Amino acid sequence: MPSPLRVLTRKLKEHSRLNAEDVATLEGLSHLLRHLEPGEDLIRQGDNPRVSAVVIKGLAARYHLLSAGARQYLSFHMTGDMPDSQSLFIETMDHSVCAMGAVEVALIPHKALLKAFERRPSLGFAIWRETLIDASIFREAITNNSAREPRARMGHLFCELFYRASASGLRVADECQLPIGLVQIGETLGMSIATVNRTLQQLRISRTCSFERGRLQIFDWDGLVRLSQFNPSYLHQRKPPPL
Amino acid sequence: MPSPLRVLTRKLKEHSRLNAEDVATLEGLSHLLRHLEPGEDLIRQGDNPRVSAVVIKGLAARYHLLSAGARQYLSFHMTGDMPDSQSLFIETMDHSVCAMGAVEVALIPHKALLKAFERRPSLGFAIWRETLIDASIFREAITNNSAREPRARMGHLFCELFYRASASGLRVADECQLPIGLVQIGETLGMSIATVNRTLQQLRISRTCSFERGRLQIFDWDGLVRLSQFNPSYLHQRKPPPL
DNA sequence: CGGAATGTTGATATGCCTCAACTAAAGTGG
DNA sequence: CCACTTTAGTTGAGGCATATCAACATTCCG
Repeated sequence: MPSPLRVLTRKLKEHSRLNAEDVATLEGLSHLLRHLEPGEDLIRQGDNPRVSAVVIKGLAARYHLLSAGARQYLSFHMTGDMPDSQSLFIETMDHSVCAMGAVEVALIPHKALLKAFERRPSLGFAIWRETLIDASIFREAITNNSAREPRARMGHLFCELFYRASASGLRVADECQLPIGLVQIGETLGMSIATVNRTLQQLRISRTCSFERGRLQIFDWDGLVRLSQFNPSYLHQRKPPPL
Repeated sequence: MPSPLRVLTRKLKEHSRLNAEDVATLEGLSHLLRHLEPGEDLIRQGDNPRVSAVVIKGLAARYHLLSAGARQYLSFHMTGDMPDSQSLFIETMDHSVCAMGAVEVALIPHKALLKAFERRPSLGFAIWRETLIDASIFREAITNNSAREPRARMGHLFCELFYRASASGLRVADECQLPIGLVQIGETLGMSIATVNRTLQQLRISRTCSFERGRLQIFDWDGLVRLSQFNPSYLHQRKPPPL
């Protein structure tokens, strides 16, 4: 019976080299499985968690709370991602993490992780690298939301999610599931729902991709990449997934 | 004769506890001093550096290159910051780092840093924490540029820079030096120069702060904080600087 | 089947970008 | 040190794009 943490091994191997001992240590980590309902919070801004989560299944998201209950979504996390690895070294959460659809996570006590780093420093470095790639994704989001027009901005988001889903084996042919709505897309890209809707239509008309009822479908990857100025190098994968 | 790396010790102590041995190891790191002219690049997108820099003096910035030579500035870095610590674990730079004004940096070989982490894991954790705070600042920039209107957006940038300058002892009374121009502010906040100029005037008229010829002056900190929805908790300082 | 949530569409207004002309400041060389 | 050049900042006019609002359609869920 393989550990559910195997997904983390796979994820870390996207950018880091792990030897057999690293893998054994990683997958031997004590953990607790937890199920989250759609919309449920895993952690909230202000919390001081003693565990870190690995997404086993489903889509999680980080977000800032704005006045009036609005949100700014910051990033999305799929199988193998650690949406709150930062809590290992930063006591207080400066943002929240929620489940977009139904989500399964494995909760690993910080103590166990830190002890593992002691035994296998290379494991710590791999997770450090993972957090650095997170940061790289945040930087790209700054540029995306600040410097690109709506169509390219949305296209870029779709490129990133499709690319990452592919790398994580979550793509089926030319589509992947993204259990999010127009409101969430708007709160990710900083646009109104109306504009999200109209931009979605532009993308569909341009025959590059379509997003409907939580299903992202890519018709013309190269065209979408071009139109979005998507350059996957910021994801720092050792080898790109087949697309 | 104290090591120029003392500024890094001070910086890390803002969020981490270092004992005498940590400090000794840190300040004993081999390094090279380098001077940068205004506008000069320290590293470029695509580089594979073997050293990481500590800002000793001046203001550095990270940026993405956009088509047509335009830039998206991602963050600013002052005394004690490590604007490219990520290169320790990520081979290829996904963004560039440049000097805004004249800048002095200390370049530390990655090898030396990694060896230091081996001897004093707590040092590695402190720098890891530093990179996590970087990420937190990036997240805040996403929210700032995506969800706040121009006046609050600019106010927030000024709050952050003033707060961080204060923490680093770079503030003189109610002002600090920021060797940047309107173009750069626009390329940071995602607004046109015209809007930058007019927003600057709004802030001046509201008697909260003024920015002229590289000099940021704060008239009404509490007012500026309110108007910008600035909450410094994302900077994760152990104790806030006096303001 | 009914109600709530989500998505769609059109009309309107405003706020930002663009462009262009101008002013002020800073840097340079005689 | 002053005249000149270059760069940076300022202001106004105009148009376009996106936010806002409101009405409506569709899908989801109990």
